[in-house]
Amino acid sequence: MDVFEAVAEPNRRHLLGLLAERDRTAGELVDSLPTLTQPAVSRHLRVLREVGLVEVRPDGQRRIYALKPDGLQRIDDWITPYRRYWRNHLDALEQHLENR
Amino acid sequence: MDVFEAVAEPNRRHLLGLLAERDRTAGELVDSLPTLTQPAVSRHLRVLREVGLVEVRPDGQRRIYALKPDGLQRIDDWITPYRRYWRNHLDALEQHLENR
DNA sequence: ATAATAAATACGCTTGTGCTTATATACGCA
DNA sequence: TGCGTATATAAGCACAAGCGTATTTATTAT
Repeated sequence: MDVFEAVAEPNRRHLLGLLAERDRTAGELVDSLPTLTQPAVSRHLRVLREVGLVEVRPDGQRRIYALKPDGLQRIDDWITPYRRYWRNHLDALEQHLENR
Repeated sequence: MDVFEAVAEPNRRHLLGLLAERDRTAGELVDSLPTLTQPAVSRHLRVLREVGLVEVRPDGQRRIYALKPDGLQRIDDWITPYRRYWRNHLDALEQHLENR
């Protein structure tokens, strides 16, 4: 599984969002996704770990998860050349609106 | 299927890359992915069409595909808040390297 | 009209993903 | 020591994704 696939899953994006606010224990993350069971969340966290988007540190019997968003750079790098396309498109639209 | 899933597939990213260079007919795109059959490419193009990343216009019996990258903005918007995280992380790394 | 070409769809198959229930592992505490 | 809590893994299932072969639809050319 690569970063693109990891991030394609909505629950995993949600988890990343929560970790962007602050570090959280696995249990807190489980509570934050009430539609999923504990093992389901655990496996999503495993995926995020394996692609390097989060890291874990033990705290007694808890596991504290933290964001490690460097891996998103790969997506950002990929998207960069396209950015100018939709900017141009936007410009064209703006021009069209201005010129009428 | 949403934009994130559409873009998670490597062959589809490849197709977008080709269309970023210039518009192409379906046949040209098929030839550009020699590991896939014509129907396979056709289905990838359908997915890209359905999420709005490409558009088609007929030219006789050919179909000319063109990039319509606006939909990538959704990914870009999502990734934006994370960008500052890895920039901070980079800063921290640079500092660490400078300070030794 | 018929044949050839371009592209899309139908169908069936295999594999992978995400889920739940059940179980294992590890730690903390009485 | 033994029990509760926190998290991870195992096993099994349903469903969707991606693929190839075969077929259909549409257009062009003879």
